Amino acid sequence: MKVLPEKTVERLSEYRRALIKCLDSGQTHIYSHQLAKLLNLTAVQVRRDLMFIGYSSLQRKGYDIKALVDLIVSILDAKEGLNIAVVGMGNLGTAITSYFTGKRSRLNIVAVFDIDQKTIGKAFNGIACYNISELKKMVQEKNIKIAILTVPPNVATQTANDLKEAGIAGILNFTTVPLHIGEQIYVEDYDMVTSIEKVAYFVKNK
Amino acid sequence: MKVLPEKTVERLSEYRRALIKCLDSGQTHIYSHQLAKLLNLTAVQVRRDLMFIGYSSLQRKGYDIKALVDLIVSILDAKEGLNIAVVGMGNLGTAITSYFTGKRSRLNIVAVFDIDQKTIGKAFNGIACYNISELKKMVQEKNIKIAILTVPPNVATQTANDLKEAGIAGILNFTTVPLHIGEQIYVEDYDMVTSIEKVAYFVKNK
DNA sequence: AATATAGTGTTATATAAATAACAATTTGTT
DNA sequence: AACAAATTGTTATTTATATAACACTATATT
Repeated sequence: MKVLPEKTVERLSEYRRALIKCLDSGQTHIYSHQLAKLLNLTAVQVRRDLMFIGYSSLQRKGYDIKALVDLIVSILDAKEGLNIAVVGMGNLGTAITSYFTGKRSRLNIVAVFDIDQKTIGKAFNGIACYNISELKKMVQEKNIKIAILTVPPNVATQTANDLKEAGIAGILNFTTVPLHIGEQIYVEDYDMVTSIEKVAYFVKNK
Repeated sequence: MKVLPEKTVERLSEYRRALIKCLDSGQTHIYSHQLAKLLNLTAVQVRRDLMFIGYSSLQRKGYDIKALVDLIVSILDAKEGLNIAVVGMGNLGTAITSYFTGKRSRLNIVAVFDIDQKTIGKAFNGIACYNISELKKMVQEKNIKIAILTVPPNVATQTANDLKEAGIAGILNFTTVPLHIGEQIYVEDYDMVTSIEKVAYFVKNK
């Protein structure tokens, strides 16, 4: 299968969680318009996304939820799972770590990093915090592929370079600093200042 | 001026912050390609965005940074500022609150809410935490227009309804729960599970 | 058995966003 | 003064995404 559109990937992630909820409540089949309603989408959108991933329903009985979830799993998740590190254990890093751990998933936070001696050595939801100077060593040792970057802005660029150096393949960047880091590393930025300013603008103008 | 494209609004927020940094370092003018480079964009993209907001440079001298910032301010910010509440003071709510306060801006967090008696009454970065049952009263009293929603998933829907009832105009939704809340309220969703799964997918497939 | 209904899968169209193309303008250079 | 270089503002094109249109199929209904 060729690479999916970004937006479809995003929705697949959402479909999966919605579908798992349905499964948990005993539902076995679902129509496109039902799934659409759960996520505030249209039925066409759902069907089109499922077309992209080549899933077919039993005509007129809706989609087999279990089978669909399995398919999404096979598309989104790496077979052996992917190891993740959180870099920068301030409030946000801590929040994210506690948010992710416990959720059964093939994405595992296996290490967290900080620069502060008071934080290093502590455990966050059972995950050890290492000195950021050990980044390269630990990334290799624990086969970490993705970093969630939650350091203060003034060290963001340097840390991103360290991550590149360490051989990371993807970064979820929560700092407000744009990273100039080349094409080899997949970077997804999330800027909450922008988000809130956007809400403010559209509240004002809609 | 008519309503701007979403993506342009997002970039305006980023332009502003980058430009303020330039100002702080004493720079007075900037070329489109310089600004583009700061944010990993192209010069054309920058010029097109500035076209949308009707800004003109002094030909061949680049943009007057101060004037441009003022223009962006006039577009993005409400004249009197907009008051914000954070609802749900777990790790994430706390992180966001400390992240936003102190930043001089016309977006002010003026109240935070929680349901836990141990949290209610505490101050977060100097902002009082109220019982969520006082939502409506406080929203009116403090003229709160926007809510940042960081409650646990099981109470997300109910809380969103309470916010609607209280007269909120916009929500930045950090819960993973889709809100079915009608058109009157502008909702911006951010789902970090989706974000990280997206990074994982593209790391695997690019 | 013929017809209607509800739902799907896919192609076609519309909208949004990014990129490219280029004329216009100012400054510098000969 | 003529020309080249750099940069802008805008229109045109391309690409990405969402929406609409519709033929197809299984089931239900008469």
